[in-house]
Amino acid sequence: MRHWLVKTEPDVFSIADLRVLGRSPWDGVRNYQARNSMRDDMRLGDPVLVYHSNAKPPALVGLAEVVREAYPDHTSWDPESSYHDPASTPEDPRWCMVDIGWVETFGREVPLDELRSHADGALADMPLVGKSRLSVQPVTPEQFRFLCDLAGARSVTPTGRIRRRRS
DNA sequence: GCCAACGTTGGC
DNA sequence: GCCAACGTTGGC
Repeated sequence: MRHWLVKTEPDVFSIADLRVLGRSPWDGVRNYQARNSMRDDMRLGDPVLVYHSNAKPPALVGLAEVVREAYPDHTSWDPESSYHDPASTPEDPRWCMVDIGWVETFGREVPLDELRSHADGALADMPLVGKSRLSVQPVTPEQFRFLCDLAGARSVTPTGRIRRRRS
């Protein structure tokens, strides 16, 4: 199991939108490193931290999980889509996506300022939110634990897994 | 394979 | 809206 962080612009798609939908394809990723992470390393059930970029303030806002592993991103060959890439076709898709399921919206957002205040400590090696433009990035188990503690996450076990509730 | 030009991201 | 940092493209 790996841990992840994804960025999204709340004006386009927010944690609140994900909560309403329950789950959603994570489409529109057009960065090779991010694509490779999704395609090669993201697995069902992996916990995913959700970060709002281009927000006031930019912040870590919630937790999700991978509910479907990588498959072709059909928006890439859709001429109507703003994510259209002429180099991608249904026969030879260039981009992929995973589906993400909502788990929790943090009671307390953790603003970028606060994340940065740990840049010399617990978050030292994080491809720092803000410094990196990676829209899908891996997070170490230690960083994940630390970030969940900062946010007061309620849906995570001590070993960094998603806590399932009985229904 | 280098690197300049260009486009995009994302904080401010 | 600005602009710095970064990724991608394409000529050579």
